[in-house]
Amino acid sequence: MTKARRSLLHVLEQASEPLSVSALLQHPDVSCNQATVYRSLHYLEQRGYLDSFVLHCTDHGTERYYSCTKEQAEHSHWFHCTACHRFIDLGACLMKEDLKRWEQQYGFTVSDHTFFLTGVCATCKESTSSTD
Amino acid sequence: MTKARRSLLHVLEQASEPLSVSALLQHPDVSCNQATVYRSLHYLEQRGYLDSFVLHCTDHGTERYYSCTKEQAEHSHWFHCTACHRFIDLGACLMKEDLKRWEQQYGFTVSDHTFFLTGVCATCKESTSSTD
DNA sequence: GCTAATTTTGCAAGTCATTCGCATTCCTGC
DNA sequence: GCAGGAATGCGAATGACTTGCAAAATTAGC
Repeated sequence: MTKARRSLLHVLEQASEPLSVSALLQHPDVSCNQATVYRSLHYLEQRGYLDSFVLHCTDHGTERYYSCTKEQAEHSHWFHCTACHRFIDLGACLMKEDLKRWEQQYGFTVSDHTFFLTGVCATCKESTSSTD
Repeated sequence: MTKARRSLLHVLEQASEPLSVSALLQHPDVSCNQATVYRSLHYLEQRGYLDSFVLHCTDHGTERYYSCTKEQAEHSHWFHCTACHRFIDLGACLMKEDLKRWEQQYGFTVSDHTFFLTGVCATCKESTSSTD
């Protein structure tokens, strides 16, 4: 594990939400080149240390977001607030059964699934209604 | 409804699966400029005629895929085969209840959700196992 | 510890989807 | 037929991401 990879993994372990490459590049503990960030993230994801998904948001455009996989290779799904751009963890994925059902029904094998919500979080709803 | 928008809507109505901008540009019935395609798709999506999602696939990169919304504003979810790149319709979205539950639990308001599966379809699994 | 081989990194240029500015064309109402 | 606003085409720009290549770092062998 090289210095660049270790620093990225560490930052993502400490993070409470998925981070984009641009967020990682701005982080003080990440001091490597952007090409290295991309390469390291690929490396770490392939090794099962990280999870990622592509999210499009009007303000930030289309970006890939990375988060650490928890111990048991469990992954979370997320709600993304389009106002404050924070993520809310919806908890571990509960789709195992549904995926199995679909696999049986259609005969395909699911290697990956993407699921997330977007909208406005409770805090932003309040501040919008009071300041507008 | 202009000629460009009508042709795009028509092609997507006839399509059995979501189409990317590059697929639409290659379609014989779509004869307008790519900037017009992007602008028209935005227009049609905003008016509720279309649904879209961003999917990343190793072979085709990251692209936005568009499909027509059915009559009752029902939308489908899809399985994407990473071998033949076809989509399989998983049927109408059944997540209304789940979304409501999450909204109550976390206090946010969901304006959109993204869900799709990727993997290898039955046909591609067969042809792979027999020709490898 | 020292050198050769392998891997990783930085830099700069390239790719690809998507967007934007602007001039031209189309459409609608008069 | 004509004026005015909307839509389109064209080409350049943007931004996320990738790649080639040489330098730096890590590893292996002695």
